[in-house]
Amino acid sequence: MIPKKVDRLLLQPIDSSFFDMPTLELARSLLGKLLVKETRAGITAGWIVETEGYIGPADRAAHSYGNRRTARTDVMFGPPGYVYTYVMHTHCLINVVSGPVNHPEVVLIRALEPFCGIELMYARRGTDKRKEELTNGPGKLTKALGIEKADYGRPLFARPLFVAEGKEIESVSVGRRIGIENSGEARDYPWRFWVSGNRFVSKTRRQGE
DNA sequence: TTGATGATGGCCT
DNA sequence: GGCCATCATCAAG
Repeated sequence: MIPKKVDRLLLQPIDSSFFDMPTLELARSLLGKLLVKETRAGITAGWIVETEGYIGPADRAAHSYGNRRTARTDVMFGPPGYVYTYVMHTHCLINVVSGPVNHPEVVLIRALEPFCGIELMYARRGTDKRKEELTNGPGKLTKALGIEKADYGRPLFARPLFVAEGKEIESVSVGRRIGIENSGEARDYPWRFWVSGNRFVSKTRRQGE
């Protein structure tokens, strides 16, 4: 039963130690957790239903491939549990930094199931379509939650942008990652995870389900 | 400075 | 399925 009003105190940031696990394990563990963003406009949150692991330096699809350290990838080389945002075309994508210091690995959050602040999500997305359209893609969910490139480097275990406990997942599906066709052998790595049968998983290519 | 390149999304046929 | 808007990023010149 979803409460009509979500008490801010109901949503507590997870402990920073949560992020201290291998990247693919974290990608699975994030499924069912809540991603929360608090702004002056209000609170928006959704259950994470789709993730992908990017494991530099050996992963050709990762921005940190070959240990490439630039202004953009810098946060990946720090401790886990911090935000890696970057702009793809006109859209902002959010990743969770994982792995120990100097291991530039991340988990990309690709889709959410809206939990609260749904009216605000509709307003930010500028659409009146079905609820699935709000957050069923990495660029869509950031817009719905008001996540921006400026969130780069923020901890995900403290307000205003954080992970919180959610609900148990019955079954996880595994498959190839999306949109990395030019990444050689890495394009076939089964490093995409999603909640089996969930309606909010991004539509592009559902193989393996 | 400049040009090439996308971990996308929305609209079109 | 195809097309492409639009811009941060990065490496080369």
